[in-house]
Amino acid sequence: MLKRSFIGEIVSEKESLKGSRVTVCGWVHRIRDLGRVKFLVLRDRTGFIQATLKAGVTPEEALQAAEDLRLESVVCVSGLLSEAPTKEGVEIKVESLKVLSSPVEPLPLEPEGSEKAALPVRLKYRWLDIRNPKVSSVFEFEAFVARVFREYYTREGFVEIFTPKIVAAGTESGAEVFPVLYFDKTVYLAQSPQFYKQFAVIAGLERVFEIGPVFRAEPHHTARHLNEYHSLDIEVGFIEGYDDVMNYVEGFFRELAKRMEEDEVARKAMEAHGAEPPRIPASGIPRVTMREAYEILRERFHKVIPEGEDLDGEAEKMIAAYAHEEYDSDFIFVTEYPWKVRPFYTMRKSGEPEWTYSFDLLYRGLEVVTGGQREHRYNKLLENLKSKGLDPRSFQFYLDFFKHGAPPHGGAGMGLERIVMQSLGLSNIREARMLPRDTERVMP
RNA sequence: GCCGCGGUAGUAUAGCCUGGCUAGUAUGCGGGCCUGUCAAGCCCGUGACCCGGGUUCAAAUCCCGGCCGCGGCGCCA
Repeated sequence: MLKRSFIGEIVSEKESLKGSRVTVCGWVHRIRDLGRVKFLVLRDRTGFIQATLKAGVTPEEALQAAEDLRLESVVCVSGLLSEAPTKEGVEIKVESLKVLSSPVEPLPLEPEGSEKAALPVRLKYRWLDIRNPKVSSVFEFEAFVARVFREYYTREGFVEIFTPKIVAAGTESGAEVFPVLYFDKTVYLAQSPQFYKQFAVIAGLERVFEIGPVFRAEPHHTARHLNEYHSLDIEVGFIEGYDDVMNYVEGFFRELAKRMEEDEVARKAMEAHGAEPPRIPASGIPRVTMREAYEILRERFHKVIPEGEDLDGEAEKMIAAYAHEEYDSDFIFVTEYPWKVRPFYTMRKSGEPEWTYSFDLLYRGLEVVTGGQREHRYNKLLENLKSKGLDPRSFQFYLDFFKHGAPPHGGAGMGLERIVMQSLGLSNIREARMLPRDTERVMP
């Protein structure tokens, strides 16, 4: 490794480092050339620092090297850290400057202010876009969310699992999957770890979680869908009801909100995006049943959704507004979805089989989590399949899991990119993905 | 899949409605001046109307088709 210090560390320890020799490596962010004196602003992942060169003071070799610099050249600079009237309060008086590489053509996109460019341009030249600290902070934040997820569920006694992404059958009826040529067979990219996280619970791991990619072959054209995204999945056995699952989901979001207040990386990202940690009332995230939601929509918003139908996007925003106004909450659970709109493995409500033990969680008006209790009784599962008009033979491998003792269980799937999007107030989910895959885009 | 909106230098935009352009501005890029800048400044230069057809004396501008992009619905996280 090159001997260098992160700029952020130098700046935060500037008092003790003043007068000593430091080396930093990074990109040339700005060049301010006044003729006999030149100021370079260098950037690495951790921050900015000014490097100063003066004719007659700086060694000739370094002055020569600086002649060829352009924006986004990659350099290493050594010199004395000195007090200066810069934003950081210090600058490096250059003693040596080494150019590691320079752009071979004009920049198609300037990192500074790249977020003002059109999204397709940003995605085409994503390596330049992400050099913009505001943009890279999105991915540092994403890593933070995944870390909190992993730490929270690990602490709650969940085991991290790694399920196959190459599968023989889709998970849910009607959902589109990508076919893949697997030797001489056609198989599919997993559109959910659903079956395998249940497998792990039934296999005796009891409480499991997974962070992994899922693939959806839906040709949607919206600002909140990707054809490849990351699912934060949990599945837990020996539950008494789907409330237990919601409690685990709520626990995670409480932890996330709390750590967004404390964590340095998260705070930096939120500051860059003008975002605030989500509000969760002390009494808990409000929970309304679907039938209560219909009533709220009718009475407060004069919007009628027929009994047994799903909420549309507008209705979700209205329910979110209700949660905000009534409970000062950025989240709300909608529960007991109609059987009609839920997949076959969902447990139907006892005595009211047209409704289910399931829920969605809305975060600032967008669905970010779906979950519920699963049907663990073999015979009921068969009935469910038939009720959906599905052929049990196509799901026999899955049904077999339930033949030899399956505890009552449930779980949830959360969209990582959507959580990032809603937390930072991004306007397009593609911004929450380093290299998004959508209906047209598979490069870079 | 259906529907709607949009394509002007590398990037971001003005002009389009109401046809008259030698297509303006900022930034980048190339060159020059400048010893304390911090979005440095100043001067010179460079570079664009998505493609095809139509209307017209005249099309960036109006019409039609194509291509590309965007996002609303549906579906979902």
